[in-house]
Amino acid sequence: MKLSTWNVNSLKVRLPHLLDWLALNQPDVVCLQETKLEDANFPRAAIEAAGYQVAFSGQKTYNGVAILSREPLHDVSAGIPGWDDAQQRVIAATVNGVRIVCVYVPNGQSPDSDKYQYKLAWLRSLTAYLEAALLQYPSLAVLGDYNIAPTDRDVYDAEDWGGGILVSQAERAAFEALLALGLRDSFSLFEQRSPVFTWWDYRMAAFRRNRGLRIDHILVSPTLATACLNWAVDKAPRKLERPSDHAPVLAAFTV
DNA sequence: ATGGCGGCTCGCAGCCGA
Repeated sequence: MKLSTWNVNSLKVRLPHLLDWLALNQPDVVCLQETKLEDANFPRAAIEAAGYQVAFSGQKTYNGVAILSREPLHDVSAGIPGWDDAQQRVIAATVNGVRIVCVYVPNGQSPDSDKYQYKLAWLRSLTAYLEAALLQYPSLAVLGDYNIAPTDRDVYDAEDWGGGILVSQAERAAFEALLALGLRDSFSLFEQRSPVFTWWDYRMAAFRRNRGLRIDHILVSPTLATACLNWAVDKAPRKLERPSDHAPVLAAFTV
């Protein structure tokens, strides 16, 4: 079973890239973030024609998440139950007995902003949600744009980036709290010869210079961690005309 | 040097992302 996540930064703009990528890579599950589409405008027909069922939760202009799956989606749930949020950032579904949670963690803007406090509160709520989910689902995968670079190795130049968002102590502590639940970062299950990134700024030729961050993650329950065959970031779509600033991330499992 | 790029909106400039 091949699971993947991709922040497409507007599904309207990136739909052709997505359809090409599906045909080429044949993932079983794709979690999308930043679809930026109201549900009425979601390109359901085009995605179903590509052979995928889809569940989505979106809004205009910002945010928006979706799960695509070649196998049926069961028990779809949008948002974090019991936690009111005007922003559409979470959707979950069960596929072949694997609970899939697609997350778009808030950006945080800057450490002195209200958006940063919202990000930390949001992560606390997510942690409680996943703690309960782990009890219910032995096979659980949490895929998405976490907007956190867990270590300095996940930043092209930690000093140049500074102590701002995506790398702050509080954000990294929130990421560690997810691992403390028993989740494993599937990236860390495999040796990497050199730093690996999943996002590169559109500006300053950051992709060409490989000045990126690793902020898109696939976290998995212990059961899935033992079944994980590989982890990879696919940089090919980032090289296309009019790319998303994120590249898709994939992990394959023996389930 | 705090910009830069790109997507969005009852747009023609400003917000936001990361």
